[in-house]
Amino acid sequence: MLTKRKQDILKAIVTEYIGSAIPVPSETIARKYNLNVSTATIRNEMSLLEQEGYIGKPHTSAGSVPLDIGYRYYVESLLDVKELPSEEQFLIQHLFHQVERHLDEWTRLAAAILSRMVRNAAVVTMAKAPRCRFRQVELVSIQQYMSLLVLVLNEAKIKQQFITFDTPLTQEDLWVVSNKLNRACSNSNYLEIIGLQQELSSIEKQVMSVIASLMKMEDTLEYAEPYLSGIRHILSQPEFNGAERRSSLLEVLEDKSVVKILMPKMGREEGVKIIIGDQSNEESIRDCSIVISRYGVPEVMSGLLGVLGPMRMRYDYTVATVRYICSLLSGLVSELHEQHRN
Amino acid sequence: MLTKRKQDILKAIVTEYIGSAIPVPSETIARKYNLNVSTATIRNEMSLLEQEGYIGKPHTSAGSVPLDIGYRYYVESLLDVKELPSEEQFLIQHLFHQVERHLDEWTRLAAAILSRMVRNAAVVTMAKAPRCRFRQVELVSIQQYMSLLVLVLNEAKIKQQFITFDTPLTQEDLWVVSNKLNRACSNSNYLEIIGLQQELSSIEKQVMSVIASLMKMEDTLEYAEPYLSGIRHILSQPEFNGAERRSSLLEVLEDKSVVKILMPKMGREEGVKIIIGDQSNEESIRDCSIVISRYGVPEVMSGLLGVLGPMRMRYDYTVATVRYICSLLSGLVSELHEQHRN
DNA sequence: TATTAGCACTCAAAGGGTTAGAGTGCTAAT
DNA sequence: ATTAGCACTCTAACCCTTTGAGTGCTAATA
Repeated sequence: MLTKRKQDILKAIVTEYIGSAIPVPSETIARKYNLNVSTATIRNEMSLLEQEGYIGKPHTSAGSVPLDIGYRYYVESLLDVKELPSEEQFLIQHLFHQVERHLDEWTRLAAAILSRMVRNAAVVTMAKAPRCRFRQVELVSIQQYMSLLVLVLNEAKIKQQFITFDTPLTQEDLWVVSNKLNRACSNSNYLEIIGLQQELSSIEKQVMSVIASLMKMEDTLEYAEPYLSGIRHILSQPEFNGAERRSSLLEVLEDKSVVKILMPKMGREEGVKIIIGDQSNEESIRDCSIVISRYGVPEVMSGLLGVLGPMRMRYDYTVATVRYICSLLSGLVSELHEQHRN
Repeated sequence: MLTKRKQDILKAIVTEYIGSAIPVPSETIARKYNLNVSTATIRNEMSLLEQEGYIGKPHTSAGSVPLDIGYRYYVESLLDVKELPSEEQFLIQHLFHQVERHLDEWTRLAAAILSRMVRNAAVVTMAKAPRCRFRQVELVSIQQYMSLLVLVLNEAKIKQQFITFDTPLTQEDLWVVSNKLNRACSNSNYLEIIGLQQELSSIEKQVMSVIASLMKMEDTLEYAEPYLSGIRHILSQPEFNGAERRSSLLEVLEDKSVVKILMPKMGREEGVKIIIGDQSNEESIRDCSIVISRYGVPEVMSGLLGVLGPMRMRYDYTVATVRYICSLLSGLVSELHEQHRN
């Protein structure tokens, strides 16, 4: 536990460095933050903070920069997050009201808004139920022996797949099959569908097994398609001027494996989580931080919403924004969910 | 028209510069390309080429770099494109056989493969028919007054939309409606659907107008969702070390407006087109070139396939790769199309 | 014991001057 | 028309100096 004054100084250093990206001298702290002590005292405290590993210096005669531990202490103990200003809240709400009432659109929009607001990269995965339920199936005749299966799951999620049959089937035949299955499978999960005790033709069995396997696949996915936005912001940060830094970061970002890195870190807990620097155990985002939160209806339908930026990031504003968009999305998802169960 | 020797020298300069990114001195040309003339002669020719605007020099005592006009002459008259080596062809084919038989997957994969092979950014738009046709519709009851409309168009394209009704409708009611519409609209385009002379209930009319508007919207789109891949490659090129260059390029790339820039340039012609430098009239890709081609079945189902890279790009290999993947995709699309018409 | 003024010391960054050599451009010879 | 030869140019690299921001230490002070 740091003394009040050390905390103040650490906070000042982090705040200043986040704003300016240049090492913070004792003089600046004395001038801008009314600690009522001299620069010498501040320097003494700074050298202690340095010994304890909170801050560091690029070279002997330079100001201080926060280290991982310093940032961590800052976000855990020193950060006070205000609510997002209501004009911004309204602006965001307005944007959400302008798009289709659809998970897909919401997710995409959330990523776009989030990245633009916090001026960093944003990732949002589509909300997903841990166990999907059958809604309806449709079979579209393509050729005699082939048809397209369109499967509608709960929350308006749609899957498609081609099926090849052993016997020629007309569209009329297919309607009979889909009618029967629609009645039989209504609102079931994939286990219930597999376990279904019902008199079925071989065609019907085939279709049903395709349905079950699609649903199982959907359930198996840890997370749904992530949307990524705002790569340009993070790359324009001064810390990514080096070419190697940049390309290793881009590699992780572009194939969206950020999500793979993040997922294991995120349990099912609520609330905003902040991952700083090498806590992520991933070389390529060594000097990045992540502000991430789960949104949606717990245990029913949820996704991830996160920001990736340099450690030197406006945590207060970022957390406020993530928190707000998270609650907004949760509201929308829960509305959607309410509608979809009957 | 340039003399043979000037052509040889221009070609040598372009080839060398593409390979090394450093201005090409006369000595290198004399050494590596057997022109059987002295460096002095080459210098004379170079100064002529410079006067004519084909090449330029960063400063007086430096070697030469190709200018836009030089590149253009190179790709138009000097480029000999070999077919892609058959091992690479097989590799690509193999990759395509591993994914779902689906436009969406193919498009995504094409972008990924293309960008990886040519080590530059690749854009592929999903193939799209200029006029879509109705295949089948499905109505899924969500609530008493609301249902989800799932519309299947030709080539297995799926659209979805919520509809709110004035009267409460059960799933049974909806089945009746969709059955009727499926028979009525079968294989029609949106104009035919609008013009349909048939006794319809008000509910049916409402659903039908939603269908027609979805189809019209689909037709109106100039191009379908583009997939973009390989931003990392283009950004790791030395010409994008400057921060402003980078961010202006990223801005264009990230919101996929590259496609908006490209589309007007691409008519309906066949074959690979190369757009060099400011031919694109777009500041942010001033020193980029684009190798682009239309794929699919002309007039029936087509999309774009292109590479964006620095002007200093392996045009021969890039053109060969674009050409090959283009033909492969065209084959797949045409197969799909054959299957889907009955 | 905590604070502070004062000052020597350090070091990066900026500036200036020099040098090396890569490459051209010109001239005169072939 | 070609080429050898050479003077000229300009960058990149190196080194040296200067500057001043900022620290770290010491000794005085409260």
